[in-house]
Amino acid sequence: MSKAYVIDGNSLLFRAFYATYRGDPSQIMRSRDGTPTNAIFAFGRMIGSILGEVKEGDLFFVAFDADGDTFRKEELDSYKANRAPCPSELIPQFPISRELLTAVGAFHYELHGYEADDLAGTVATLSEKEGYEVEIYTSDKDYLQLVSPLIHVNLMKTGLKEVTKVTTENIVGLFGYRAEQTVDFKGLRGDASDNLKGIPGIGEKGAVKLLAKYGDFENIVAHADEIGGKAGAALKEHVEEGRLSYRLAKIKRDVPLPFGSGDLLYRGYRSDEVGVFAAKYDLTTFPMALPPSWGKTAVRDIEILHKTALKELLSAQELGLYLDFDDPSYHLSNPKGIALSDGAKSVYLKEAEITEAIPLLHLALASARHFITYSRKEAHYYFHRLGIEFSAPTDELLSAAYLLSPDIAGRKEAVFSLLSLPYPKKEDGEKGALLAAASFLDFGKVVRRLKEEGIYALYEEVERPLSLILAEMEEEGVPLDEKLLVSIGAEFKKKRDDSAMKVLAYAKEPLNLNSPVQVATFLYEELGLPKVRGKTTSSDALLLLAKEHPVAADLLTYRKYEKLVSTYIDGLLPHLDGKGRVHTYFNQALTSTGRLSSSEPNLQNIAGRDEESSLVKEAFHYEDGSYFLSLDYSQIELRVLASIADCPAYIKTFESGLDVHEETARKIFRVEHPSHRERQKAKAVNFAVVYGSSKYGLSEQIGCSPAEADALITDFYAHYPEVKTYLDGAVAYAEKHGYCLTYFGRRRYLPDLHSPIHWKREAAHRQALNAPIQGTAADIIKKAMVKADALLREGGHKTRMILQIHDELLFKVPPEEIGVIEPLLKEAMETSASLKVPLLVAGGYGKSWKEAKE
DNA sequence: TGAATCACG
DNA sequence: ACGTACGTGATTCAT
Repeated sequence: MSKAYVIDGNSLLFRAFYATYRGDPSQIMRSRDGTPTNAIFAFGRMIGSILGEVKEGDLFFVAFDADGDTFRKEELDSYKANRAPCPSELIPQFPISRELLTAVGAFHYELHGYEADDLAGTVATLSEKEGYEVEIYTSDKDYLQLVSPLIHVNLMKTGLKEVTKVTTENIVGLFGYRAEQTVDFKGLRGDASDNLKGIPGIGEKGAVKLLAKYGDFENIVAHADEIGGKAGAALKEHVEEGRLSYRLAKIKRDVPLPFGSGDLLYRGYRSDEVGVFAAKYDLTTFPMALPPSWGKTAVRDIEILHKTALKELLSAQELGLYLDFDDPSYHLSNPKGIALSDGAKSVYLKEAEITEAIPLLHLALASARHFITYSRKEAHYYFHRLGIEFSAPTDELLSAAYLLSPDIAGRKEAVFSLLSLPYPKKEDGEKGALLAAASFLDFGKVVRRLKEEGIYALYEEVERPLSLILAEMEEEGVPLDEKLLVSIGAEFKKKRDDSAMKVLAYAKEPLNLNSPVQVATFLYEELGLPKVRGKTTSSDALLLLAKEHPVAADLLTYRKYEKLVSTYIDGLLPHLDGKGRVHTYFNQALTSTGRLSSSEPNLQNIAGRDEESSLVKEAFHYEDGSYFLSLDYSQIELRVLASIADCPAYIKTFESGLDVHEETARKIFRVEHPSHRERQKAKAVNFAVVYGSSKYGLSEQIGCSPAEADALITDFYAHYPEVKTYLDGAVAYAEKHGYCLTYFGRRRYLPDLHSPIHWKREAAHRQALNAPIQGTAADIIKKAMVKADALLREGGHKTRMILQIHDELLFKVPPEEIGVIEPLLKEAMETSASLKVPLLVAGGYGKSWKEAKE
């Protein structure tokens, strides 16, 4: 049976307002122009939650009170006269609530002279007559008079979390009277919020008692004599007031309406319209509160076929596959189950059933049929652990969503929301997972969006193949010599403890050197050292303080070894897999620029910049004689900048093979042979340009005056004017379109470019300058990884790609491939993209990661 | 949970 | 008047 959802808009909006209001108007949520949006925020969640229940063929109607007086006011001048005035922060949110409903395709209506309950009562009655099951949402108990076998009233207490569904079965148990006695109850009891007096002296308990005995209001009046006492007297004295309350409490069910049930049919919403609305009021999470707009199937309609039906699925051309993981750490944990669906038939394999299903799964996943899954990397890794080859052509939602909006930052909920797919909520259990799997078959829609936005090539040629490559890199792991690491750690610990002793010798009281607060007190209060930028104890501050007091140097030493020990010795050891390897997670859909990130453990920030720290990299070596090969791009970001800016002078520097920082120094300092210091400064200027930093940032970095820094930047642009033109254009583009682009079309949205908050706007400005550069470099190395993988695969080589560190690729090379493989991989990297400057890759072999970097 | 710090690109 | 770089992750302390 189809349902009609009838919503009391005013009631919801008031609830929404007070649920998010703590009595201080200055603290409420507002859009960037200051419009209060707290009620809208909560209202949107309520509406979204109700829409989650709506199926195809259901009606959806929201009733509002109209401005001006109603027929009730004409009858009783004091009607609602004692009501507190509407809070001024709520008033502007009324029209916005209508906008919201329009954006989500919900029919809403208000009519002069009537209240929301009359419209709701009329629509409920109409729908009931047409055979709909009616669900009313309100917090007003007056509506209980509408309850019937087909009409239910969902009474909300606070928000939507506490909803009581009132039906003919439970109404007496809950309230003590039947639905049709609601109005009689109001006649006796009155309603304080509407300023209806009822019969003074008769309270809730008394009214319920009388109704149980005499049935209705008039019959109670007729028996006033036998009731006696105060109540009987009050009944006689105030009968007309009671009758008035009765009349006014009665909801009209025959308001003339200019629309019919056909107009109320809910047809879903358009994501773009919702997006425009959300952007207009800075309600960024609102789209996520909505159910999928296209979904015709609801969780309750999903039928779970027995696992033997898996065979039937094998004939399908396309299968949606969802691994029901609770724990995102898929290296160690197993999914609760596997959901497979061909759109019509769906099978959920519980964890315990998976083992016996392996032969069939093997058949399914090794075949040429097409799969669509959430994360191919996750799936590939898991199936490999089960001994199942997962080589079928596979699309994945994660990287598609990431390309559409990198802001999803790998959050599952955000991925589903962005693609308007039903998020498999925990409470929906197996059915939720299956609905998700079934919804994956709508991937064509995602492809269309990718194509519309010009990022399909990145998906098809870069991110999709990369997910598989990353799975294999994670699985392969990186060798780490536990014994060696521990012995290196022992040395670090000695040095750490020595320096700790030295520091503490200067202190009167014992202190925790890991506590910046205690260290600051010690340095700035106890020792009275000159304060640097407030009371920071960061290493650059300590470096300055080294002139003042020997403790600064000892503290720096302590910090260095403490870092090495805690993060790279003790922090790394627990990640060993028992076979001498560590397996990182490469997060493919996390950064806002398109880079990868690495975690648990992070192998992209292994120490190594100085001799001592690089000992950690010595512990990364193979036991079987294989070598590390490290290949890294030289100055990739500056080359990207030169190329996308199409700057002849800059390009020429790279073509000539000169040192770019030295060349910049030559230009901005006008010397033939720049000093080391001048080269250092020029290097900082090059980076300042890439980071979009101001003269203040640069002056801090190189320790000069802002004026000098400004002169250096100006000089830089004088020599490379196209860079300036390009950067200005990039920001203008981002301001106009709301996003910036890499050379290959990867987007980054920057709504803060229009923020009224100055520092946010400035930060977004710098991001607009940097993201295309960092992002293009990320695109290039990703392309290189795809190319290198194909090369290794097709050539039947045993060399394996094991790590990516932004501009560096690390390989495991067996001895017999030494010498052969390096030029091939180097060439693959250098030709993975063709820019206006040549890409240069350098690197070498070593027995350990350390040696390969030397 | 957030801030401070520091490791990497 | 304003302004102190882009992108990450891990550890530790403190609330």
